[in-house]
Amino acid sequence: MKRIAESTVRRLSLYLRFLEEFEGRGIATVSSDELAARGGTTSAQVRKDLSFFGSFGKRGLGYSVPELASRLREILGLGKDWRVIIVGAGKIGAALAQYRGFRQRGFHIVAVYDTDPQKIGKKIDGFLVRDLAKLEPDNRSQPADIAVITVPAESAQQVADLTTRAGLRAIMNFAPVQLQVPDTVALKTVNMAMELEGLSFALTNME
Amino acid sequence: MKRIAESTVRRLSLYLRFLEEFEGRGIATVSSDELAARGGTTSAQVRKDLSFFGSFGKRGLGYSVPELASRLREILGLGKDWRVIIVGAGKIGAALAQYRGFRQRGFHIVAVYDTDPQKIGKKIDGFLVRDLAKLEPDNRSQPADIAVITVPAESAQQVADLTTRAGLRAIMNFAPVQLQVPDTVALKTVNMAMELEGLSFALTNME
DNA sequence: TTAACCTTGTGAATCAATTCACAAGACGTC
DNA sequence: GACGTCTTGTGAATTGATTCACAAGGTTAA
Repeated sequence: MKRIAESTVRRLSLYLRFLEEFEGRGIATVSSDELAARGGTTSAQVRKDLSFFGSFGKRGLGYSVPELASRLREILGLGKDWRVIIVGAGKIGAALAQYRGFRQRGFHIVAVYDTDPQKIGKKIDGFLVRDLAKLEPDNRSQPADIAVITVPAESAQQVADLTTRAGLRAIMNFAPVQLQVPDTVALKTVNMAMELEGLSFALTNME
Repeated sequence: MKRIAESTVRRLSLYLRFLEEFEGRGIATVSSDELAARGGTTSAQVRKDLSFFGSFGKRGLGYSVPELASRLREILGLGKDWRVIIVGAGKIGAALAQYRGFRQRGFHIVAVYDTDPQKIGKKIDGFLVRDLAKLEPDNRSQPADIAVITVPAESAQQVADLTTRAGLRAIMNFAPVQLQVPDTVALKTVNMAMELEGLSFALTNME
């Protein structure tokens, strides 16, 4: 398959959210124009994005809402039950552990890890905090797919190395560092500092 | 000034982080090549990014670390003390309220708001939770610049309208919705669901 | 002062993403 | 079943971002 741009995937995800809203409201069909208006893009963009994966619409009519939603779920791999671990039982880790958005989309948190002996053995939001040293054996018996890293910047690379070695194939990184991972591991970084500086730049350079 | 691409601003922010690390280690000069290697890009990209704002290097030698760092801080508008409010005193709001990265870069949290009577008047991480209804008058007397929105998806747009009306000029949105704001307001959205779906897509489409 | 060596800054070339524009279908109506 | 109206799917054109490639300047050492 042709390489798909990251921006395309983000938009598919956005379209899916709108479709689910329409589904809830019982709307049966939708045009690329309506989807575009909702997502702040153009109808041509919507059609081009979808065209990478097939043709799902009916000329003159638009797209069937439930059908397109189901196709997008399939494309995005949301049929499966992804197994997620959280490494770092601090405030952000705890906030994520109770975030409903995970489960809603088939992302199941199967364990929370930390290295702090004060935290290991305690429960946060119903999750027992486990010793990070146990990650590798744990993952051998009960393999997880995605690691969410919420440790301080200094230890994030070590943790990434560890989860990679343990066989996890994706990382969602909240530490403000650029992680190095082999290209067999999918990586997304959410860097608050960078976003804030983007706002700061915009504020300073707005007329 | 020519419009600067968002990707350029993100990279500047990244370069600054590396420069600060070098500054800490007492390294005096750095070449575009070294900066590029660190940031996973190319030296031409680094030089092009900087060239939008001036020429800061010395041919044959590279860039002075402290000088370039200071120029980048200026470009990104990090000299000023930005005033930040957090709207939504839930788990994510609380996690952000105590996040050290804010203050470190000159972002000062000046207030936390919520609408829940259970929360109003209580303290979280040393911040008194105030009634959102008071935002507009508050902001008239003590204007803030940036609103961090951590309320549920359903009320995020209302809150964005409110902060805009109250005169705040930037929004950092953690609610999983696409906000509509006038283009006098700078907006960044961090959408966990979208990032997760990006990983899910990558995992399903990796050979 | 000269020569050998670096590294910047930047037009030109390439590569990638978005938008345009229109033929091809599908539906509804008379 | 022919006509008018929609809206898709997609090559072609355009716009935007990245990479190439090299002249121009600066540094170091003899």
